Amino acid sequence: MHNLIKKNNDMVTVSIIEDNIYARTAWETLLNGEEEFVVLGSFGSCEEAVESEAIKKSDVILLDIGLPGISGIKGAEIISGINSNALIIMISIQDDDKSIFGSLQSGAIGYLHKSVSPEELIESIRLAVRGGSPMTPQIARKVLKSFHKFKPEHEQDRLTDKEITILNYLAEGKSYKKIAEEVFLSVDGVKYHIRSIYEKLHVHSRAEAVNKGQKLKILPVL
Amino acid sequence: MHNLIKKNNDMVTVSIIEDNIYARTAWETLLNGEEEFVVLGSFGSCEEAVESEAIKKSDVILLDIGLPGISGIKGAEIISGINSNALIIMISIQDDDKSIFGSLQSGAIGYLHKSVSPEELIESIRLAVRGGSPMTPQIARKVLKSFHKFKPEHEQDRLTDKEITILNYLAEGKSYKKIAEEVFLSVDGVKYHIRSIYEKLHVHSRAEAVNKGQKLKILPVL
DNA sequence: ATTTTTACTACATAATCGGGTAGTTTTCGA
DNA sequence: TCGAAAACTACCCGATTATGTAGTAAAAAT
Repeated sequence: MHNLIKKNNDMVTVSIIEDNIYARTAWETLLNGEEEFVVLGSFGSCEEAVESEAIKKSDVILLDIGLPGISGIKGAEIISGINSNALIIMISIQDDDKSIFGSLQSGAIGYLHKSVSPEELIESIRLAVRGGSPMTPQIARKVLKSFHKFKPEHEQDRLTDKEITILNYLAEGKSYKKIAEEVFLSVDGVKYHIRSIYEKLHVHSRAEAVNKGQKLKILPVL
Repeated sequence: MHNLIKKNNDMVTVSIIEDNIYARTAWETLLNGEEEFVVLGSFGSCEEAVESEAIKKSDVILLDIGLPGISGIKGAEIISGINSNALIIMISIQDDDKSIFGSLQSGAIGYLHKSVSPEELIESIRLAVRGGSPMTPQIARKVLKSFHKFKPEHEQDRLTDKEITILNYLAEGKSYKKIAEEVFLSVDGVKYHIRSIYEKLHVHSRAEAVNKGQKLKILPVL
């Protein structure tokens, strides 16, 4: 459909997936108006988009979250499966945690609010191409905050160094006996500490302890 | 030491912790030159800083990572314990994962490279105060990428929906029996799926499965 | 100096797990 | 429609786990 438009090799190819046709065509016109961008494809749904050649060849994909049928979040996952080099930028009216973190998990490298101005949109795409991650400041803050360690509610629930060590062995699936060898304690000595871990984390099994340990960022998740 | 400088209430108070005295005084001079900022304290180490009143009263804290004694990462943790409202911005020459994610876990809300220009530094502090998270584009990308789901190495290792459901129950520490009740299967039916989960994740216990499930972002960590 | 707490060791036991084997039903592609 | 693979169910069993109880030695608090 847009085969008439010529592209030379240092241009940035873009696809747009957005069900609102006004927004879609507005962006298309905007980007095609810039020398450095070519809009390869413009789609009203993920279903259409994934069938196309355009998304395989796009450097950047602007993706709405609130789409009929396959959601933008699911769509991002499919698209990054098809074209893992594509830089997916979500454009959403929502900014709840589920939308944001769901998108990011699905492979998006940027997250903008739909109210983004034309200049900001263009600058965001440029930023993405240069290796950055366009986000609104508020979303950036949310993302960074999600890394912050939780403080234990009660100070007595803070794990000791030895407990943290043992919790790590638990996460590796080691038995009492194996852990005892690692930390030079008797099997019952290890049990003693594990009981204490369970109390502090308010759990009753290894699996739960590991789960909570990761959620509280006591255990490494990365 | 800086008590001569007057502060009115809509000014942004800043403390600087940086062992290089040239960098430190340069920033101090820079910020004091701006009407909106007051540098309350300027320290060569975290040890000095945590003793001071300044960090308790600072809106923004510029914190070097490579400090002698208490590292910037540990320092960030202590400082956010003392003043949880402080906006901690790390300023580092390193940009390895450990420095970046360590800082973020310890409570930093921004991460800049030491080569930051004066204008960028000022703009970054403004951004932080406005609720954003100053980062270089490359760091932002690293951060966002850390959210991305891992694709299983082999397609046959992808967990089915039922397996994911059951893995979630495992993370909650439920027994075969409890899970069986939840998913309307026999105990051995649940076992069947758990065996399959173990094979796909290459583990041999619940704790390991949960750990891997979180690392692969199959299980929610947030 | 004395008490208390913390860190361990020891033993016991019911419950639960992980894994092997095997049979049946359901699903689904050929 | 046939046959194979996937989804269950069932039974077995040694190993491991969670938890209770109890004792000891060292460290910390009084």
